Amino acid sequence: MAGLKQVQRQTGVALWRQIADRIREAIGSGAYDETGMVPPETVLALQFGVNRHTVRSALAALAQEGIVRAVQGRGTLIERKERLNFPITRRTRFTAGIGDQARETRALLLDEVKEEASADVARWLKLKPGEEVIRLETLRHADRRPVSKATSWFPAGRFAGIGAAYRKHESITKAFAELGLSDYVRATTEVTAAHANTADLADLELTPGAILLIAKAMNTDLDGVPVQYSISRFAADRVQFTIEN
Amino acid sequence: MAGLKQVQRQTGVALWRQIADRIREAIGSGAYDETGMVPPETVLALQFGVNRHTVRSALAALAQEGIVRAVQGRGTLIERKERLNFPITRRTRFTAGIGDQARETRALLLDEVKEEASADVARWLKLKPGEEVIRLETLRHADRRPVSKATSWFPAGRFAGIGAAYRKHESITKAFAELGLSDYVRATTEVTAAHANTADLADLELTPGAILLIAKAMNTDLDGVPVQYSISRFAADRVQFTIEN
DNA sequence: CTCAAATGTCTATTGATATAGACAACCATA
DNA sequence: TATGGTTGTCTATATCAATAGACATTTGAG
Repeated sequence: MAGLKQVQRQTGVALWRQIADRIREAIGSGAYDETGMVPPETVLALQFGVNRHTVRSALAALAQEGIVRAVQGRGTLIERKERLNFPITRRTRFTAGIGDQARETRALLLDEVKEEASADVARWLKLKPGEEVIRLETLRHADRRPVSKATSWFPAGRFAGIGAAYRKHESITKAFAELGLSDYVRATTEVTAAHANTADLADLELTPGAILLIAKAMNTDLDGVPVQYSISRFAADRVQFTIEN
Repeated sequence: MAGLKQVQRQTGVALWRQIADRIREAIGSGAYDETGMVPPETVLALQFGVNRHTVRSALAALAQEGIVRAVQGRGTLIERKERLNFPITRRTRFTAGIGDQARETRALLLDEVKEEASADVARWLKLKPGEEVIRLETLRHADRRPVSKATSWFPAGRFAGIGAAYRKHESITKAFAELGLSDYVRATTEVTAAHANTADLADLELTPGAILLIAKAMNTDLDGVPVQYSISRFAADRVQFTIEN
């Protein structure tokens, strides 16, 4: 019973995609660690109760993601199965949190815009709607794989030049330091999940139907004054959050 | 630009399902609060760049979920739009956390089993693998809608009878109290996201392709001794987590 | 009452998804 | 080198998903 994986028809989600999701999960949970390979296509087809061609569509999608690699005559090898851990604490920092789990981390600044605070942004940063804020669009990689895409807002008066500082240091913590803020704390984090939209799919190198973990976070200085509000979108199959209380 | 919602073809996820997901999100974020109605089908079709029939399939799915109700001649009314907030803190409790946002909460005990701790369970509860634990399968409702399904493990020696106590009080906190544990704290929470499997779909009354927020949590007594390890699966479109540091 | 706006229903057609079967190509091993 | 097991490719067919158009039905407002 444990090995029986069910898929459903006429649900608006193609069978090959459902099967790809289940195999991806099984790989992540170490189900095939003994062999380092996915079971043969004919076996999977039998397990899922579908045609072999349908399984092949699923495996093709996983190969496209770089998770497996099919070798004619041998089988389908597992290439990757990691899931990064992202701790969320009062002292949450992206680079330090991910850094020890990846050989190389990168942080790219995609865009920097000065704009007026929307109602939502104003509420989080405790500003008046319409006050000026700086918005940064950033993309973070670990070992050359995109991990998260984030939109961050900062009070414009206090943090002029944060875009340049971020581009230079590839770190919010160091950018803050250059602008005279030596320490800050994570005040609030809201976590939700949703399907990825087209822009996120492209930037995070995901396939449609992929899931995102979404974290809305607010950082303050040591006096409790908001310094950053951000919405980060993580590829759900590459990360998990850990909350230590 | 803000009103432009994108959908993709040939991705294994039907357009009507992608559109249903986006409309559900828009409803949840209050986008249609002014009118209490979804825009007309022809308008939605134009916005998403699809045929009106495709939009109708999406709305039919949402109607099936009880989120909207179409009325001929008038429009499509929004029936429900809540997203419960679930705070995760050192003092996280399900009933108290959700209680003030719902008129009625229920907690059902689906199953109670005494078993030997697996490696994973033993590690979290700081037991030796093979020591006896009690496993509870529980289902939680808010206002008659299923919110989460959880599997919990407790050290068997210390908490014999917790199943009966939980069934009586419909609360872990009260069940603990009856067994002599007056207070406990949330030590660790790990959050991930994944697609729902068939069993979860049925119990949580979801449609295939739905997303789950998954929280692995460990509670300890005031001396730091683990008292509960649980894996909770939440319907992602019905809840969000808030982490206050 | 009349009309505009909205949802409901029907038919027809095209492309994507899934099944079915057959066979080729390749690999490891006996 | 022969063989069994595996992935790769091709053809054919049935069903689902999506488009297109037309018209009916219901509602609310003028």
